[in-house]
Amino acid sequence: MKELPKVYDPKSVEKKIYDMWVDNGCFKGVRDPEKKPFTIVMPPPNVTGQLHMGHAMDAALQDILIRFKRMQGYAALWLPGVDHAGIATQIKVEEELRKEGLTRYDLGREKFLERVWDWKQKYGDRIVEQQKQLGASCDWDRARFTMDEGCSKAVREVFVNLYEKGLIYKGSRIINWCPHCVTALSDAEVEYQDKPGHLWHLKYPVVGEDGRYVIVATSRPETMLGDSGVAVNPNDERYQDLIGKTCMLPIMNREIPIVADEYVDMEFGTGCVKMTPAHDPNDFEVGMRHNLEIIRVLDDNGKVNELGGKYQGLDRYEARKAIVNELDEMGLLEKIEEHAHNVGTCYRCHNDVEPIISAQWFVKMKPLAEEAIRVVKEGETKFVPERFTTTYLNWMENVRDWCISRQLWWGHQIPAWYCAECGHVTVSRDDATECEKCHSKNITRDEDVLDTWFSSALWPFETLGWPENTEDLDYFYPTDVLVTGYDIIFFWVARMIFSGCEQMKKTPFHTVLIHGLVRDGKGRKMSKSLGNGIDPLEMIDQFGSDALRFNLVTGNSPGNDMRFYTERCEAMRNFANKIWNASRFVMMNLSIDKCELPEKLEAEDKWIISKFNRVAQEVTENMEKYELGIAAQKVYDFIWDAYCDWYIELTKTRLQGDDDESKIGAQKVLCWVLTETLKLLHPFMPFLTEEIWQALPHEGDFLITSAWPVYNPEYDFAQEEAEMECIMSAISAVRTIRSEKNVPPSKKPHLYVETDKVEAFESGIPFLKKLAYASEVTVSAATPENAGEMVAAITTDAKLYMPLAELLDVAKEIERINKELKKAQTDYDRINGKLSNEGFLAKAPEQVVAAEREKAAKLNALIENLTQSIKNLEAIG
RNA sequence: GGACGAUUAGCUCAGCUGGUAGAGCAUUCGCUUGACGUGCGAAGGGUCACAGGUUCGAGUCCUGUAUCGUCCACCA
Repeated sequence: MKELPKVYDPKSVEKKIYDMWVDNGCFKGVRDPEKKPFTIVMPPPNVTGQLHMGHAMDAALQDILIRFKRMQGYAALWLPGVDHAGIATQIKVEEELRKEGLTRYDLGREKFLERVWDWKQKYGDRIVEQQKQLGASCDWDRARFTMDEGCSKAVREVFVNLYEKGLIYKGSRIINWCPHCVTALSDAEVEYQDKPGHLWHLKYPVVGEDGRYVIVATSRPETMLGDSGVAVNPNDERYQDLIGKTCMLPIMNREIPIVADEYVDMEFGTGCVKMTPAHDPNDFEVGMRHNLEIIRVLDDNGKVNELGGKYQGLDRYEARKAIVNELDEMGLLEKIEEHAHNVGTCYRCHNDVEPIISAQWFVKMKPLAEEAIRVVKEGETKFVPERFTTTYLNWMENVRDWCISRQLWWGHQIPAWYCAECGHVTVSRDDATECEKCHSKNITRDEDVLDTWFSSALWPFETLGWPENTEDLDYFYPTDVLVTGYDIIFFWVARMIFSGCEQMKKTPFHTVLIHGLVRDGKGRKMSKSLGNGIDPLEMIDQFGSDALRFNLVTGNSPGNDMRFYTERCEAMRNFANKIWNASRFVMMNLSIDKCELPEKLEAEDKWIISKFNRVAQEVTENMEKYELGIAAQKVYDFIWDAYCDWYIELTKTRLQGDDDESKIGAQKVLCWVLTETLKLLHPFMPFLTEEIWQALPHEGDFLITSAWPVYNPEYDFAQEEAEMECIMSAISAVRTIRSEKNVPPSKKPHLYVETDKVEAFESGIPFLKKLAYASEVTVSAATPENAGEMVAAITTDAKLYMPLAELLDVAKEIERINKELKKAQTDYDRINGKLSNEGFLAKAPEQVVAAEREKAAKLNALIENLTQSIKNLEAIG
């Protein structure tokens, strides 16, 4: 048998194993009419840099699911890819350029895009390399990029399609504008932060009433340059007489109307509101109702433009100071209040966002949202955990039109051409060469690109070949599970759902598995600026990919944030090593070349097999519920507690003994249980398990493609299991006593039991034999004479005398089993109650009723077993 | 303003459909010649945030309160 090193060394294994899988096409998603498909599309990481811990978790969860399904016999496809990440990438490349003293304008659009493509090449490859180190079993041949030819075609198709349906339009609206990135942002791309600020109360003289002013409050005084009105509430008695009058806008000396609108809150401030329709969404609405002039006074860089009079050219914050000063000098500054303000900031650069009127492209959301709401309400797409359904529905039900144009260069350029002759807008699937209305050649293409999420929204079907009608699309769509963090439910998940519903007429996935964020040890978000990020690759380097993966999926519940502790990684590395050494032990003792169960099973064999059988079922159930953490924990406990700490110990004397049948039997069971357990563990720790599996006798080529263990009723040995538990508690009792009496472990305590009881034991349960197996004690009968002295006396040569009852703690054991019995009985009664309930029988689906019947039968059997155990114990006690 | 989550051992967190509290790390004690010291055996440590309610029985279900956190909306 192969010699394995004493300590598991992930580095020498992982690369080798991964290449083996790739070389043998183990990750390939192959259309097979005999099999059911199982598809996961990977949330494409941004090309902006390298993967962080969040990506590692995301990838681990998906890989676990896909490996599980692959082993269950599905045609599993995990489709990877990378996102071009519009703003984010463009900013990165511009930063790079700045170091060379250049801006994108110096290069021009074409040259600049070449630079970005270079960047994409470099970082895209790096990301793939990192994912491979994590063990991601993606079908790399199908890897996609959101700006590759196919995706571009899909984007173009959807844009034109929606435009033709009237669901995409161009219009002037107040949008969120980032003066730093110099582009429009969608609502979702704005992050609000509470910042301390001020409320300036300004006095506008009322025209024709000398000495009378309206006092308006504002947090952005610089916008007053663009004011075109003042509004009061129509029910506000204080200002009834002002309605219809005008006031004089200071500095600009513009006469502006005072209008009445319900929008104004009488309670807040003075009850008078200055109206700047070009720079505030609410003012815009009011302005529309009252035909107020729209005067945009800030340019794209956040500076005052030519309509700002003498302040032209000043930055918005400089202008603010200057304007406040001037108003103060004019005696028109009533007061300044402290006021905490909720300021919108750009999610990329975190500069304050400026609401600005601008002509942009929008997706009309209401009609699209309807179906997206329906599929979730009717459960065609389910969120796990369920609570995110509310988050989703809330957003979707209140969704506003989606601003999709961005003033960037990196992205899908909008397929719209403007005619210089007739002004017609041509929107076309192919690049237009003439105006479709007047056929003029004098057309120019819209400079803007689409929001990066526009292409991400099509990800589940564009990656499968849409808009072509491919076989892949037919076979693998809709996909099954989408795994992602809650932070992009709005950005991405919601948009994929309505896009899938609209273009494919089918929701893109039946389950959305939401996970939390990975935070640092103090609960802070990992970020570059804080420098508290932990690099997954460093963890892999130190502890191995398997350990990192196991760490990331255990110890937290779905949808909740987790704190990352290096110590936990270490603990998982130790677990990997434990398995490694247990396997080493098994292999050292192996003289068989086929892994199968023996005919004759000892009590402990049945115990471990029966336990394994149940664990396999529990693991499967939890995997199917997406409770991956619980599933992993169960495998962990089984391996460490049951297999290593008990079963291996119990087989040691058999393996070294002379009884060949028993010896081979032990080998076979050790080997079989280990092999099957490796399967359960494989999705979580793919490298380690495959490496060991390859070294064990096996059928088939790879663990990764072996068959997932299924529950087998033949392996259900409830009776033996219960007996074995009894023996184990006795062994524990010996250990405790030995420890209390300070018996050196080199000495094997000699255990004397009362003569008449020895027989009872041997005939009842093979208790003594097992104790001897476990090398715990030597057992012999005591003479009736010294039986009385046996109470916990100990001699110098480490002979242990103890009464039987204490050893087994019969009373305690009976109590324990009684409790279990009681619980089983209650459960049994409850289920029986259900089963005699006519309503339940009539209404519940057949499978549920059958499942309940099965449960009842099992419980009944368990009750019988437990009753028998108690009888046995009572005979002894 | 609305919604959601958290509150359990010194720390980080599990705990499914209600049945005498669990893990990892940390602490203390005891164990080394054969799978593993990246190990083994033990021990200490918790009125499960608080107050009510349902129940034979509540960490678990219901109501309310407090503290922390997140998201959404937003009044100039």
